[in-house]
Amino acid sequence: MPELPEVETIRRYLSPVLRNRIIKNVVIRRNDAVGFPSSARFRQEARNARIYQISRKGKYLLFSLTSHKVLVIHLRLSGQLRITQADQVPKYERIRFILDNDSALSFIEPRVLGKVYLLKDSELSKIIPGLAQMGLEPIDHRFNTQYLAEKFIHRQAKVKTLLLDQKICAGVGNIYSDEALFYAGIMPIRPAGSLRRNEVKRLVIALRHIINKALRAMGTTMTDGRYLQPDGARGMFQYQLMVVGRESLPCYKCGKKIIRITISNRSSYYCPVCQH
DNA sequence: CTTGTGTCCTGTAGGC
DNA sequence: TGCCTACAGGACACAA
Repeated sequence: MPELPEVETIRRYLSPVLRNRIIKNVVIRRNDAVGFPSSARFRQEARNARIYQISRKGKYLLFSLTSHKVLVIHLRLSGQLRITQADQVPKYERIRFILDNDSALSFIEPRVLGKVYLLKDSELSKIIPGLAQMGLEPIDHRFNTQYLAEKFIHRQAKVKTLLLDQKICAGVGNIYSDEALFYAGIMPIRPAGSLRRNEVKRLVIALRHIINKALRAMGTTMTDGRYLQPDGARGMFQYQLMVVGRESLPCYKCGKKIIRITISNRSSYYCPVCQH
């Protein structure tokens, strides 16, 4: 699924395209793609609302509607958003927002893990607790050594696990955590609390650096093409990945083989020489 | 509170 | 071709 750079790229694409568009109708092809409220109420309440702003918090997209409600979309592992013309219905389309200009916003989600929600502001944190508890994003200027060191102190969990924790590093996922750890020269399995202050500092710089580079590259589209921009264009950061997806291939820095291990059921890639 | 594990759901790639 | 397994960018519930 998209991480911060992918979701932000999607937001930047959609923002001018959807601003002031009216949702004329909603076609719900899978009821379980609606997280809240019921699909019938979702459809009814989204109809005729105008989109006036699109923002992002971590990996959540937030569409502010004129009806004093927020349309929240989370793409999870395989969700996509596409702008489509009236006669185009993409495969795995779960929800279709028909707009007032003969185009549609298509929510595509093969695995049906990603969800859409329609909420009042006051309901946001209750229905989606992850939004309320969200930590700082690495591109936030308050995300500094002090912040991360405080989160890591006395923690035995692997540093990689804590990088994936949205309460700590909002927007970071499996790809950029590995890339940042490589850039910082830190082993993913290190207990987070064992990092010296200088290492935490390197990690803060690395996270910021990697995420900004990925943003400039419009995100990472792996060979499976699961992440695409709303017009179908691919991201470009896959060509700059240093460790992710490179098991047994030579490290670009030292030439030793990249290792893949499993950390909390997720693939993790690292260089056994460059990372300590 | 912390940590590790399993689960949600479906599709695809690769081995045999 | 068919069958089987492993894997997939996330988040959360649950048990210890």
